[in-house]
Parts: sequence; C-alpha cells; structure tokens
Amino acid sequence: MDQGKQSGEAKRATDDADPRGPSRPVGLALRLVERVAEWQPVGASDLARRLALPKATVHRLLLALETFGWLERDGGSRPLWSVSMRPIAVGGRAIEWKSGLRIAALSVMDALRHETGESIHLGLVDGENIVLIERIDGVNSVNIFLPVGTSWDLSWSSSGKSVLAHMPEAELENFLKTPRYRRKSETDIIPVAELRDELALIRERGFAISVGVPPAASSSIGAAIFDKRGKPFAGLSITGASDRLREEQLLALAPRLVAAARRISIGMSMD
Amino acid sequence: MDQGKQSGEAKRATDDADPRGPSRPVGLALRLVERVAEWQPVGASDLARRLALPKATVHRLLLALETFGWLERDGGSRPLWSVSMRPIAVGGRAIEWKSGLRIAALSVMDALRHETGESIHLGLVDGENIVLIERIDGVNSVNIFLPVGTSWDLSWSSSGKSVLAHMPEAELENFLKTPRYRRKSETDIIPVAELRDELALIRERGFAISVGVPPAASSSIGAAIFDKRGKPFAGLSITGASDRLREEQLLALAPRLVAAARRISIGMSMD
DNA sequence: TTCATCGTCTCATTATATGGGACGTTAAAT
DNA sequence: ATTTAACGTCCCATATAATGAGACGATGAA
Repeated sequence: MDQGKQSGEAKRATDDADPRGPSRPVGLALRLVERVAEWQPVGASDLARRLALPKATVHRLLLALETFGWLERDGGSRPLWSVSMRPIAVGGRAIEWKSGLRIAALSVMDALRHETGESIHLGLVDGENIVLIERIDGVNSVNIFLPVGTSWDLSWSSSGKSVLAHMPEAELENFLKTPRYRRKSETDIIPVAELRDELALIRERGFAISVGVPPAASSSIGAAIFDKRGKPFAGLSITGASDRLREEQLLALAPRLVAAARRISIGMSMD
Repeated sequence: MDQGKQSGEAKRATDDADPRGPSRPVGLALRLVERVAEWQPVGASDLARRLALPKATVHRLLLALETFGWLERDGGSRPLWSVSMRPIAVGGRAIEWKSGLRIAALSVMDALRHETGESIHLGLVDGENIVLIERIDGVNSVNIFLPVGTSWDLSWSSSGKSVLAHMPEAELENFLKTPRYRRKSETDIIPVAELRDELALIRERGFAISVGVPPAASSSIGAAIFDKRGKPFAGLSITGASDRLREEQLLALAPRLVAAARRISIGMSMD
C-alpha cells in the first residue's frame, strides 16, 4: 500500500507542519486518523514522537477518536491503536453515490470480465492519485485481489496514465512539476521527456499499459473514462498476474477495453 | 445503502445530541463527515437544519474539512458537499492490515467461489453492524455487486446472525436491549423470542440463512469466523439473487461454507 | 532488582470555538 | 419583470475548550 503514498508523502511533509489557526483540533484529529491507518497498530508515545506533537495532546485526541468510533485499541497493557471500520463505511457511501459511475460501470465491467476472463478494475481520480473503487473478479483462479481503497500515483498504473494522457494541458504541467519516481524505487526519477512521450503514445492508441506493478506483480491495460464536459476523471483497467498477462495478451484485449470505457463514458453523459 | 443505517439510526439519534465537553469540535467534524456521506450531495443550510446546529458552525467546519481533504464541493453557485476519496483510502489501509483476516480468507474464498460458482462475501463486525470488507465475484453473470463498505445490522444478514448466535451471553443481552426492526420496515419490530429461537437454530446447525435482503433482493447463507480466543468477529457468506438462490440451494451449499469458515478461523489462529 | 519508557491525568494559561446576526446573492414564486 | 424567501458567507464579542509541561504509578527490558 505504500506505493500510493510515495509521491504524496513529499507534499504531506508540509501538511505535517503544525498550523496554528482555525479548526486546528479538527485538523490534528484527522491527521491522527490518517497516520494511525498508515502505522497501525501503533502506540501513543510513538505516534506523538513521529508527529512531533506533545504526548498529552495526542493522548487526548486518541481518547476522543475512540469515543467517536473512528479508532480502536487492543486490550494490551500497552494499548496499540488502529482505525475502526468507520472510514470504510463512510467511504463506501461516498462510492455508492459518487457513482452514477459505479452504476453505469457495473454491467459493462461484468460483460467485459466475461469476454476476457480477467479481473476488471474501476479507479477514481483523487488529486494526484487514482483510487480503486470497484473490482470485478475474473473467472480464472490465482487472481490478484487488490483491496478496494488501494491507491497509486497517476504515473504508475495503466488507468492512471490513460487519465493523465487526456488531462487539460495546464493540469498536466502542474502534475509534472513534482518529480515522479519509478515504481519499486524511491530514488529513480522518471525523466519528464520520457513520460511525455509515453503519454503521446497513449493518446494516439487510446489505452495505456503497465507491466509488473507492485505490490502483487500485476500487469494491466487501462483506458480513461470521461465526464460530460470531456474531462477524464476515472479509469477502467484489465488486470492480471504479470506472468500470465504479457504485453501481447494485453494488446489483444485493447479493443474490447476501449469500447467498454467509451460505453461507460457515454452512459455517464446521459443523466 | 439505507439498510445499514436503519437500526443504527435509532441509536444515533442520541449521538446526535450535542454534548458539550472535551473534543467537541472534533466530534462535530466527524459527525459532519458521516452525515455528508449519508446525505450527499447536500447543502450547508440543509445540513445545519438536520443536525440542529447553527449555520455558522456548520459552515466553518465544512470549510475546514475541505481544507483537510475530507470533503469536496461541486462548483455550483449553491455549493453542494460530498465526501472525498480520503475515507476510502484510509479505510483501505485499515482493511489491508486488520486482516491477517483478509490474507487468510482470500484463497479460501476463491476456492469456495469456484466450488459453488456464487459470490463470496467477507464481513467484519463493527459494533452492532457487520461491514462488507471483501467480495469475490461468482462466475455467473447477473450477479449482485454490493460495494465494499456496505453495512447491515447484525440481525439482518446471514453472516451477521451467525456472529450473533455465537456471541458471549452478556454482549448478546446488551444487543437485544434495543429493538431490532425487520428489514424493509422501519416499524415492524422483531420479537426477541423469535430472534432467540432463530439464534438457537443457527448455533445447532452452524450456519444462518437470510432471504431477500435489501437493497438488491439477495439471499445468502452465512457462517461465523472466530479469533484465537474463540470469539466471533467476522462472517463469511455465499450471496446471490433471491430468485436463483432459494432455500434448498442454500442448504446444499451449507457444508462447503461451514468448512471454509472453519478453515479461515484456523488460519487466523496460527499467527 | 534497576531503570528507561510507557500510558494516564491534572491544571493554569492561552487559544480557539461558538453562534447571533448582518450582508450580498441566488433562484423560485408571483 | 418583480418580489421574496432561502442561501452562502462573514464578522466579532463572549464562552468554552485546547494546550502542553510535568507528575505519577505501571510496565517491560536489562
């Protein structure tokens, strides 16, 4: 799950500053929830140290978040904290609604998985990431079961790249301002020129390909989904284990995938 | 998605009270997030009215939550609010970790869906609800695709009831203190005696059955999953459309389901 | 047994939340 | 086209809660 954060982390270093001002307690509490999710199970002192916050403040907030049902602790003599099911329940509702998309996509996704036998992923853009919001499993066994909520940098996954390729120029420029790292690496920066070339190819072909993406070495082919105004906001992809889905197999699936993505875009435009 | 809240709503009426005291702003903010998720897209005044809070307070919190990335508004002249992808991303991490369960369950679930051809659901207990955290789709078409994050009252779903049946006496008593409504009804209370009888039957047989559960009329057979200490904390179920999965079909699947649930429990006890 | 570290709690001080109400704007009703 | 009720937004004096240093006993490692 780290991959989704990699690029986000750099920016969050600033967020982790300690902004005095309005709604500070709320901000602290939410940051606490996010960090507990990341580091769970984690102790109070450890948390305070990593966030550079006073122990007493963290402790008080932890108790509050427990009361409100967002955090839980195990029963040990040195309590360790983790997040409850609340965020998932809340987020599930978000997806349920947010998605005319989900409704428009489901039948198409189901059809696609029967045509191809592979797993179909639906991702929604969230800032500079793409978040997996729905998955329909292929009929084959030995599948890759990524959990809903997994997120990747837009420059990583095939669906992310296909969204990137059709983004308004200004937004893309802004995205390219911060360096993008190659998957599996935290130091190896992708040259901007290389990324631009790939995006140009994606625009031309109408789909993107990714091979061997962590965590579970999976390969995928992805296409963008557009809203009424023609802006890409989601991605559809066919995903499978790298050793079974090689580039030629992926290319063979391209026409079906592109057709499915277009059908969803059209379905979304008809509200 | 309403079904998950139905019974919860009664209790939340009290939560919705306005407790002065420590961490009040945090509590208000979190309640706001939960309610926005429930009612989205929703306007500020509407929200304030429904929560019986001053407009100014709600407005200030909305702006803060937007800053922190938990809420978003559309661009209309009368902004409507909805939740962002943040909760899903946070919750996804929760699941990722929480689940030795997920890891232990996945291969068993995959095997089970191949044996039966039906969709397999994995739910985790969250207070008095059970939350769908993982779904593996059956190989048949015309499936029911419930989104991860959907939650039901424990007395509703088959997996919930099977958890209830094996709960410690004290906890069960506490659960039965508040009245439980029949699904699809907001007034029709299930007699406690009837519920007790059903739970006794479930204990005896080792599995529970539910027919025609909303939102998508689905029927299911469920069994509980236990932790090392023998406490039920999750549920496994086979779910399908009501018109295809009748009681006799469900009963035929029982032995396989019970075996799978037991295998997961054992897998969990071996850390 | 020693001892550093942990979770927990208190309290005087400081900072923020609070919400009534005013203002300009929007959109529905007339 | 005009009216009007409801909306989003913001200000500001007051009430309220957040803050964090430090104390304490409990825990687990050395």
